[in-house]
Amino acid sequence: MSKDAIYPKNSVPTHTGCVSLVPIFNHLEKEQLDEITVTTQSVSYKKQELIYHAGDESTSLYIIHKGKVRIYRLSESGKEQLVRILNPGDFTGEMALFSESTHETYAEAMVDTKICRIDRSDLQDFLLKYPSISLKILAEFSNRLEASEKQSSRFATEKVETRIALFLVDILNEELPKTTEVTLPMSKKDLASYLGTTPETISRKFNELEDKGLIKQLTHKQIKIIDLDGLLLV
Amino acid sequence: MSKDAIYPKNSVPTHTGCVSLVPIFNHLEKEQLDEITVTTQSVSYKKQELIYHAGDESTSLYIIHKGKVRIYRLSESGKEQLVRILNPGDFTGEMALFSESTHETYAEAMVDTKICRIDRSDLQDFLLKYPSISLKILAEFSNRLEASEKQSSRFATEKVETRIALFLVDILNEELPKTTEVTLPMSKKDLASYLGTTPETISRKFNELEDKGLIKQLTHKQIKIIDLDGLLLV
DNA sequence: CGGCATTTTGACCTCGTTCAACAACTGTGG
DNA sequence: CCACAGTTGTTGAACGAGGTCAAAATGCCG
Repeated sequence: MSKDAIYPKNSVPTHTGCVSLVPIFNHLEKEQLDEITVTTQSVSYKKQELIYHAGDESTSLYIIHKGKVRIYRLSESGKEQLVRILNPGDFTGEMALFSESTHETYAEAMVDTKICRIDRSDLQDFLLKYPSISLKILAEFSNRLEASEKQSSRFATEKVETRIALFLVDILNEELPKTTEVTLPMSKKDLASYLGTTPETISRKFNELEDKGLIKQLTHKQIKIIDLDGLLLV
Repeated sequence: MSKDAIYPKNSVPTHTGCVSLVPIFNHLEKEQLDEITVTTQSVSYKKQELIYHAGDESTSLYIIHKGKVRIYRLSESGKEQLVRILNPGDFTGEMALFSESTHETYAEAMVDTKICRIDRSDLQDFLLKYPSISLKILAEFSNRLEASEKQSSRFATEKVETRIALFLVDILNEELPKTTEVTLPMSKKDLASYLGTTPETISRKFNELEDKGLIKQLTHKQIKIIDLDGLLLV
């Protein structure tokens, strides 16, 4: 008996797929992992497809299995702001999962993407059954909240050039092994949106940073950091 | 035998004090509440005293029992940003509690304040013992994250006048019963810091909103909202 | 009342946006 | 593989929002 007979196509169980990928689950025993795995569904999205959008009721936790997802919001005045980009192992959908509300953000596949979905009620069962998962999620939330407040604080107090410099330093620090070159994880258009400015200003400020001898633009996406300390003082 | 003989002064158990105040605990049975209550300690802070500051290792969850607490951060360039103001029933300290790190914010008593402290390890025990508490905290985190990202998005996309208008609308919506007058919950100096601008600009923009007939400044702290829809379109 | 912090006002100037034109890049079909 | 179209990135010039600095006004508390 094939599994395709039991589960609808395009929505088969993922076996060890993404569940074992995620930090929030990867401390569990194999047995528990399997238990969770069977409740997940794998869904595929084509480039540009929306996984959910503002106003949707949230019913699932989405774990990225393969691909890339843009999370963005529309502000009161209708401007788009890029909130973050999800890579394999990252998850989203949590907002409305734990409080009773609807999504306020949009999640869009940047490339063809595979996602594992865990249903809200299944997840809640697991949280009550294995409380250690909650602690993991709390840790993740805590980090994300920290990141969001830091970002907020930068918007409130730093000028654009500083925000760009700090952004470069941040992504440099995430590079392993340590290096002096970074690859911008998104287009400059998206970067502008992420940093709360315009593509024109991004372009000009990158030039200014280069003129000051702090960076070198190798290609559009490749930046060499020449003077790290200098960047921190911008 | 008096309790003062058992517990050090200024740090006595709070009995039903604040624990029952907080949304994250108030769904529990009286018995469980009491169990938590005996592990809490009550601490008092004088106006201007710091409850914790950036760099501190976090070891406790702090619940406001009485008073008012300012949470602020210093940005990379040393400017202060007001993150939020805590009132009785609110809690803080969670950041470093769930992930292994130090505080990045400062918590300062705005007036003489009483706080209940729950030790990190005690809290973790309760979370594992009563998983429903985790769900409550997850909901709270979720809301706070939502608020922080919304704020971030406003900084990124809205001009100062709009941010002020939206702020007024937000606090108007929190007023119960519904009214058309709001009391600013902080000084205009703090408001400037909260909204990422300067006191001068706050002062000028309030005048502009008044000139446009959208609000009326009754006193420094009392604002009458004349045209709610107009405010939303600013 | 006197002293101190907050708020306001004015003048100036800087930073970043906007608009428009152009250049470079990416992907698609012939 | 090239031509073309659509998108993304760059550059210039002008404008405008908001910051800064200085000083006066108001409010607050001992």
